[in-house]
Amino acid sequence: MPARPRDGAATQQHLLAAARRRFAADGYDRTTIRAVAGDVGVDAALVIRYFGSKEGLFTRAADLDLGLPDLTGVRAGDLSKVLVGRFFAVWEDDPTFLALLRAAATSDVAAEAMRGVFARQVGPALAAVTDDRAPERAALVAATVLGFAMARYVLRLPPLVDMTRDRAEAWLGPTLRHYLLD
Amino acid sequence: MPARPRDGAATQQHLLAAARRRFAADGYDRTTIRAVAGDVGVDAALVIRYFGSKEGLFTRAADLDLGLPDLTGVRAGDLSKVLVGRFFAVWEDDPTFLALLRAAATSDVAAEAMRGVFARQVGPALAAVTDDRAPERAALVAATVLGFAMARYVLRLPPLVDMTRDRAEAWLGPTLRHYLLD
DNA sequence: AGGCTAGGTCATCGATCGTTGACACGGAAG
DNA sequence: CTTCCGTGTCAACGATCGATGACCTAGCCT
Repeated sequence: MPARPRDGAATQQHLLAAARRRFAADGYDRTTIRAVAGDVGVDAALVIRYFGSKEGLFTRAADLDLGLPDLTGVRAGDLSKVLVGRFFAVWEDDPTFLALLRAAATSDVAAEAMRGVFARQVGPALAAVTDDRAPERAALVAATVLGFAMARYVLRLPPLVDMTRDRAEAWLGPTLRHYLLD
Repeated sequence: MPARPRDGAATQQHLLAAARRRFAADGYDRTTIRAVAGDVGVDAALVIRYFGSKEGLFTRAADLDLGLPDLTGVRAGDLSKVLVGRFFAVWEDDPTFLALLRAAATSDVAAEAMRGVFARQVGPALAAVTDDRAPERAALVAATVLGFAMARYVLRLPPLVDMTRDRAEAWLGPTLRHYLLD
């Protein structure tokens, strides 16, 4: 065996990546520390050593960044294109958000983490393009995005699983504009 | 103690009601057969006797009816009122659907049950008011409803938790009409 | 009255999981 | 070469849970 070098920092990153995949695929409860450790080829006790507990591992693994750009000055017609583009980047290229969503369904700490993302990232970013009633508008946008993600990636409703990005943007665009601007 | 009469059928109904509450509040994994049995004041072994297994209990408890009316002939302007009305009836007066949603996030059998509800109830009901692309339109409506429920009852985003039914209908109405008719 | 059936209990098994503490190893510093 | 600390392993504990099978009991039928 290649006897992977003993690099603690790298091992922690591998553990976090494996944890994100497991939490995304199986949810919080069904994800076991032993399985995450096994994916990396390491003992479960090491995970506890590095992250303190299963909840600590989840908290670190679920720390995410939506990467929302500054929306000031973006034309109304381009808003949905930008938002839907971010949507697919966040949901299809990285298992973190799916992990958070699955966990939030049953875990209160995960739900709180979600509220934090909403309060610190979605709310402020959208407040730049909509003056009054910004929190309500942002929450409706969040509900739209969460519903689409839930139906497409978790429930896997066939019509949404098969939908292309362009078509999704064509459908969601007017809805998002309605919530943000009407 | 009053020594509750020995009525098997009634006990099963009490167990199903308790199971729906537990599954809705705690999700599938965190709900224990012992807790459900305890809520009814009965031994856990009896639950297995009646429902075979935890999964059997869930399947019976998650058997639900949206009660969607026949929508043929409903005027376009009244569509959202009817749909949003059913939404609150289903989500706030009965824990069944919330239980199913929470469970569907991590359990595949629950997700399959959700797809069944969509295919047998939502799809056909909405097909009555929209001719072409009916499955796609119905799926978008389902995503809208699921997102709103997820954000309001599971994530508890404050702006949506505080929203009145009338205001919800005012926001969701145009979106639902867009998905169904545009 | 007596027995039979359905309703319900009890003790327990086997498996899994998070977590812990003691121990082993490997490599850079002195 | 030895020391030492960070890296990783190992065995095990304590708790929980789903499920099983033997057993008890209340109440109706004859």
